[in-house]
Amino acid sequence: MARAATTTDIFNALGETSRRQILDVLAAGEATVGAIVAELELSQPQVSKHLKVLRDVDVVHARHDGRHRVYRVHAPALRPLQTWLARLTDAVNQHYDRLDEYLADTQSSARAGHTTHEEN
Amino acid sequence: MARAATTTDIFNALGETSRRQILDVLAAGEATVGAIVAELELSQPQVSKHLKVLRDVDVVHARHDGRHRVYRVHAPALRPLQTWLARLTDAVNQHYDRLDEYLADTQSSARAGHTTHEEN
DNA sequence: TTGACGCATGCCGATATGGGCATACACTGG
DNA sequence: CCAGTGTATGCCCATATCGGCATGCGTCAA
Repeated sequence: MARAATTTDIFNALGETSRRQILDVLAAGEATVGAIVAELELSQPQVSKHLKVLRDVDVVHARHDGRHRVYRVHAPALRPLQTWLARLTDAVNQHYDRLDEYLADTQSSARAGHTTHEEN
Repeated sequence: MARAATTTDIFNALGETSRRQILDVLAAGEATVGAIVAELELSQPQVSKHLKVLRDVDVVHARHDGRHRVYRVHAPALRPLQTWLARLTDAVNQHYDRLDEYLADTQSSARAGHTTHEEN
């Protein structure tokens, strides 16, 4: 057991730049593998593989058109990601806002400057 | 040159489940490394390393408090992700909606059933 | 000063992953 | 049925990454 997560969930799938690029292309509309290959600087096998990953996490759907394969984004699959993000930012804003107020208070009344500077 | 992207951008950083878990913990408020270790089933070094990654992409900030280190989420860093997601879904919805109408039209008028079934 | 606590790091091994290349498959046109 | 185009796959290598373990460093208590 070394290395943990894999290309099994959307987060990971979108972790790879190439994959995001492919999605960017598909954002403009459906596209065949060939079209994607042409637009990006990727080899055909590479694109096919990345598309497979994207397909596995259901973020793109494929349709046959003769000997072509037309891919398109399946937006609903992105929902979990958006939800998670929203939840996180919301929680953070709420909690931290209150916390900041709290700190601002204690800072003026009780022992001051115990907590040191922020970094990074 | 094998393997490409790394733990250099937010997308990748959040690609790892452990890292997302840590953020989930931090969503509830600031926390020390020890607290995170206690709440998750991760070893201390592991948590520290993941925190470093998160720090490097600026998604968390750290503050010294005695011999403790208090971490907190830095929400603004998540913006790029949200923006990208929004852009993608928006684009998709617009383009594809029109495209679907188009298909619905041609389907009834011109040669029908040239494009085959959808899969996956 | 010494010892303990809290966290960060370095090192090592195992392994999944991305990329390249060649090839198998599917479908279409002759 | 055969050739050609468009994709998908398998195989191999190089490497970044994750996890475990031990240790280094800074801070606080006695």
